Amino acid sequence: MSSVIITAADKTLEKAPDKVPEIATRMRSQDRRELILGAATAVFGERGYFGATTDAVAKVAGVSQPYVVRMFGTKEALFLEVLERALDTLMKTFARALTDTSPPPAGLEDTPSLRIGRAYADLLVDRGLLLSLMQSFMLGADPVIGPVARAGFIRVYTFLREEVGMTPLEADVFLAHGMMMNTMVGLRMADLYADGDPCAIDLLETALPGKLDVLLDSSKPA
Amino acid sequence: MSSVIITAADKTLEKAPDKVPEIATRMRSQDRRELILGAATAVFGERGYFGATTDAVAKVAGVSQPYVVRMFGTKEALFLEVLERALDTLMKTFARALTDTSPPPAGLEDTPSLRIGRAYADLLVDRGLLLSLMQSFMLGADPVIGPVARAGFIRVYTFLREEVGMTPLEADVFLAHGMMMNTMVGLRMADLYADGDPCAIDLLETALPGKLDVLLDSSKPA
DNA sequence: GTAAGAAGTTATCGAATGATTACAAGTGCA
DNA sequence: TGCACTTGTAATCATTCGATAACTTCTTAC
Repeated sequence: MSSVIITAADKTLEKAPDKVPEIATRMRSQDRRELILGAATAVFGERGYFGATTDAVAKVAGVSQPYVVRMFGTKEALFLEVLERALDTLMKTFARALTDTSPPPAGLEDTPSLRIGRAYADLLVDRGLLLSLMQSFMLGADPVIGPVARAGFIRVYTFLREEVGMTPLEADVFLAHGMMMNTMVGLRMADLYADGDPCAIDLLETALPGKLDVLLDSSKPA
Repeated sequence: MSSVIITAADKTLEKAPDKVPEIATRMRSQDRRELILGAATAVFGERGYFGATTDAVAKVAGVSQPYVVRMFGTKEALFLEVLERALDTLMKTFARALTDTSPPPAGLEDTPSLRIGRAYADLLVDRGLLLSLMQSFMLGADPVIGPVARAGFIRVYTFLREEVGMTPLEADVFLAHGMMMNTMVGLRMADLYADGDPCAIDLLETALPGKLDVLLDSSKPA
């Protein structure tokens, strides 16, 4: 069954008639768009911009390849939209962590920097999100993606400086640890952790304190 | 003139007869190999594994595309050799910095960690070297490149722990700042620095203290 | 109910790219 | 000098991939 549409014949296979037809219904293009963007985030994060194919995105999203291209125009436009969405999510997560009035996890300090740091680590649950951004950071030489990637990084830095109130050095240290986390995820270092590699264990436990469970969980389904 | 060999006709165009024929001579394959590996390091660093083409490598090296492929077998084998070479250079640079008995630059402290840190920053002069490694770190999901990339990272970590004597936390901080530097280079953040962007200036001056001149120089010819 | 539009697909094209083959030209040694 | 070996290229092939076109099917407003 290559089609996303459940035909009448399929319906009889699935269930008795007159049963939850919403799976047989077409999606609104807006919903399908979100679905494809999610799939694209995962694929771009895993293989990078050039390594990702529109066909792989389509397969993950469960649609045909031409549909992906037609909806976004070009692969490049799709990637740019993925980046924009990822950055928006990142910034929203940071902003929420700053203004969140709930108490910090038991026994942990509660400074703005620490709240933001925990928020960043929370984004690891969506593996593709941070990795897609990181992949764009490696394409600074690209005439189209490069400027967007730089602007995105600057946007995060500016937030840390002006909204969180970090000094340049504090922001540098924060971002450096973020890049380190991204690298650990990009390397699939959790694979070696699962194998019991002592170096990998040291690395991950130091680089991702308290967030290892999240990373290990998200590495399983891959 | 697409050929690397200066033909008789070219020679007459270039110079009077009987003039420095060594530019017209063939290279030993070993030398040509080094030339291609250098070109490949630059191209892979700039575009990543999938974005790089054997043809681009060939053009930079000044040879034909089939020659590149035949000499290394496959693009993948070429990339793996680039990674191995880059890591060897990295480790050799670290080892030399550790055992080097020359005094540190005027007014700077001289601890093993600081020496290694300066050595890492020195590697920025070859922009492709660190970027090729970084590109591999983003391909941890690749069945062939992934394990090699993880092993390479572990090798650096082990060196820091066992040879330099760093604690896990010290190694983590060191590597985090290394990833930050790599990111700044990958983003071509120096372009914004040259434009006078105040954020870029802050970022680079904090992330690459004292090494900005190197980065700005190496960004010009690109 | 039916016509218009939205949602999606199949088929296919052209360009790019890694790889292969066959061939040409320089180099060195007897 | 000539002959084997090395160094290198031009031509070309098979795939892959992004993109386009044309068509089908569902939905919905009247």
